Order: sequence, then C-alpha cells, then structure tokens
Amino acid sequence: MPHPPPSRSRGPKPTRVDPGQLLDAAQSVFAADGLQAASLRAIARRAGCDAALIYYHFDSKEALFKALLDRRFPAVLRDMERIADLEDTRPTALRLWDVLLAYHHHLKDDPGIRSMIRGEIVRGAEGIAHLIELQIRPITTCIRQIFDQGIARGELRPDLPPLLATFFLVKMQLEILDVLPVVAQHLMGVQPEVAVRMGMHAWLDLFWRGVALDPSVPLPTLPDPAS
Amino acid sequence: MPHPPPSRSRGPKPTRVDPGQLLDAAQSVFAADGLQAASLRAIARRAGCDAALIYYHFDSKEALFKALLDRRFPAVLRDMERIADLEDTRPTALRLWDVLLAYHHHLKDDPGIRSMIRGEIVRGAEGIAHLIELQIRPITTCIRQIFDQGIARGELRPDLPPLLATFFLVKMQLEILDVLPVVAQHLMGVQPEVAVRMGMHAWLDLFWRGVALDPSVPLPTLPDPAS
DNA sequence: CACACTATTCAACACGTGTTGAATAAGAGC
DNA sequence: GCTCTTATTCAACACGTGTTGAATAGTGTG
Repeated sequence: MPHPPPSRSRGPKPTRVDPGQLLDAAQSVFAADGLQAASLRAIARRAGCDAALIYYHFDSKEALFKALLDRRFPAVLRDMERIADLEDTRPTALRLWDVLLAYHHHLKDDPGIRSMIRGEIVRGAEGIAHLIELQIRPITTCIRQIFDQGIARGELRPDLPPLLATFFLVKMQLEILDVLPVVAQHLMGVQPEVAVRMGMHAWLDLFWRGVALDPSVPLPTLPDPAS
Repeated sequence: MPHPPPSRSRGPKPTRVDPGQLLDAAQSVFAADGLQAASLRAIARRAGCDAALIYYHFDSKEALFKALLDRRFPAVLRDMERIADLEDTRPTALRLWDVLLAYHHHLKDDPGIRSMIRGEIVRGAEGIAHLIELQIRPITTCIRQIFDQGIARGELRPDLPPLLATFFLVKMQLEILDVLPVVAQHLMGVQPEVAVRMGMHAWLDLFWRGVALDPSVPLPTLPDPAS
C-alpha cells in the first residue's frame, strides 16, 4: 500500500498565510541565523506552513530576501531625507545624533539585515550588490549632505572628508548595535540596551570632537534612544 | 564487478601533507568563504589531499579553526605588549598609530579570521566564545593600558572611558580593513590599498581629536602602513 | 451543481555537508 | 625480508539544503 491514507491536509487553510506573514517569519529567522544559514524550512516552520508555499509567493530564497529589503529601507531613507533637509537649521551635532537615532530605531531589532548587508558588502557580492547599492547609496548621500552643510555653516572642519566621515559615523553605529552589546556583557556585565545607549553617547561625543571646527564647544543635551 | 581496479592511490604520498599546509589551506578557504560556509572538501582540495586526511590531523572542523587561531594570535599579542610597555614614553598618538599598524600588519591578508571572530561574537557563540575571549581579551587589555597611561600622562581627556575607546579604536580599524576597500571602490573608484591607507590616516586624525586633552596640538607625522 | 481558480501540502530530487571505518601504500626498525 | 607504524584515500552514512511537480481542499463564479 503505497498510498496509506490519501492525507486530508492539502488545500487552502481557513487561516491563510499571506506574503506579509512570510516576510515577518523570514525577517526573524534571517535575524537569528543570517542569510546563508537561515533555511527555508525554518522560515516555513515559523510561519506555520510548508516550505513549498514560499515558492508560491516568491521566486527563490534570494527574492524573499530582496522583498525584505524593499519593505524596510524606504522608511530609513525617508527619515534621512527629513534630517538632511536644507531648511533644518538645528545644530549639526543634533542632526548627526538624529542620524544615529534613525539607525537605532529602524535596525535595532533586526540583526539579520545588518549582518546580511555587511556580509554581502564584505564578500563583494556580485549577486545582490547592485540592489544593496541601490538601497544604501541614497541614504549615505543624505548623510554626506549633512556634512557638506555643516562645513558650509562653519560648524565642521573644512578639511573633513565627507565620505570617510559618513563611513565612520554609520559604520560605528552599526557596530554599536551588533557587537558592543555582546562585548560589553562579557567584559563589563552590562545589559545590552544600556551598552547601546552608553556606546551611542560616547561615540557621538568622540565623533563630534573629531569633526567639529571648534571642539571646545560642548555638545547639546542628547535625548536617549527610545527603547 | 564491484571492485573495478583495486585503486592504486592509497597510502602515504611521496609529498606528505603536514598539518601546517592544512592550516594554510584552511586559512585561505576560511578567508574566502567564512567559517560556516567553508567546506572541508574545499580546504582539502586546496591542500591537494582528501577531506578525510583533515580528520587524521585534527579532531573536527572546529578544532581546525581553533588551531588556526592558536597559530595567529600570539604574534599579535606580543606586538601589543611591546606597544603597551610602561617604558614606552613616545607620544600617545604614535602608540595608538602603532596599534592600528599592528592590526594592519597581522590581519590585512586574512579577512577570514576577521570576519570569523566578528561573526562568532555577533552570534554570541557559546561554542568558541570562551576561546575567543581567551585570545582577544589580553590584546584589548594592552590597548586599554595605553589609554590609562595616556590619561595619567596628561595627554588624553581624563573623562575618557577606556573600554569604549578601545572598542572604537580597534573596531573601526577592522572595518577599515574589511568594508572600506569595497565601499571605496564602488563609490570613489579607489584601489583597496589606497582606501585602507587613507582610511587609517583619517581615522586616527578624527579619533585623536576625539580623545586628546588638547585637540589643537597637531598629530605627529605618521608613517604609512607597509604594504 | 459544475467548473475554474487559488492556496496549500506532500514527496521527491539532486546535491553538499561533517564525519567515520575500512583498506592500503610507503617507509622505518629489526 | 618481515612487520609495525604512519599517512593517505575510498566509500559510505545520515542529514540538511533549495527547489519542483503533482495532488488536493477550499472558495468563488456561472
């Protein structure tokens, strides 16, 4: 008997699994395991369906990940465009702090996307590199504009290389989100959120002295990141 | 005929494959693919032997990786201990630059170890985390001492948090080695070594202003990293 | 009621993985 | 020349992977 019972479980369920739920599941599994190590079966398990269903909604694992980026990055870009607005005349230090806060807000709960992007960049990935550049470049362009404006307004050193400054600012913020909590817990026994908060303040403090035209002017009071 | 020819190729080869060669092969494959993605068969192919031979010299993939760390880190630690020596009375800025140079010298050709360590830290790896801490902690302790000495000598801000400063200094150096070359090539069309050199100089310039007691004293001339 | 469409699962495929046990060739020691 | 040890390969195992094609249950439409 090769056909034991004709298995009653096929066909649409009463509770449908829409693509959004699949993306949610994919996000948390990617977040926990990374792009390479995350398996479609694990994602399906989390979404409460079979792995094959993913292929009904998406073309491939890579397409699933691409959809994840498409869902997440526009919001980050919108925030950055707001901060980089020419009519924003607040002190540059505050605007740079807002940049850090925006990264914190959008990416703090998604180590998967952070490590993924970084990993693909480091590996010089041919596959989705152009996509990443498509999503990331507009964001870094905004930040670069903030530096240019800060120089023009006489708040920043005129010899500051904006591209490297941008790299330093956001790269360290990502490392504060990714690495610092683990290191701080091991070495200081400090809770992750505390480590991130302390790290962000210390980083902008150091960075500001590094880029300001007059490092002796103190930083304005910076609001803690919302947890 | 289940036994076609009794296959002449077993037994020791005239050209032996000693563990050192296996480590060399492992290093470059880990470097290219990362710990998780690197396969023993790929390592064996590179070493010109069968994957099973790895199990003759090492207990497992993880033990192979551990041996790799054991071979590499003592040299880094020795350099750091030299730089952190209390009798080194050179300007603190120069000593910090030496720290960057040491990282550059020992790790510039080994993205594998860099990404691996970082990856395991980020993942909060239980498995080899204690090992990593065993190898890494002494190194960071040295750097921390340089900061403490710099504060005591009146060169650095007394309110500087040494642990976070250490984190910032070396984390960015690693990102300059890992990420900056790729980003710089994409965005500025600059050669990798040039990007690293520019990045290191710009980073110490920014960092020094951030940590110095008097940011207005200029940096001494810093020698380029040897390529 | 019948038909088409949609969302879902099942079973399999081909492949790659870390790992192991047995077989075996070369060299060393007696 | 025999034997023991060492270094090596082969073949397989059990498993996990991304992916596909067919089967099927529910839903909406004519």
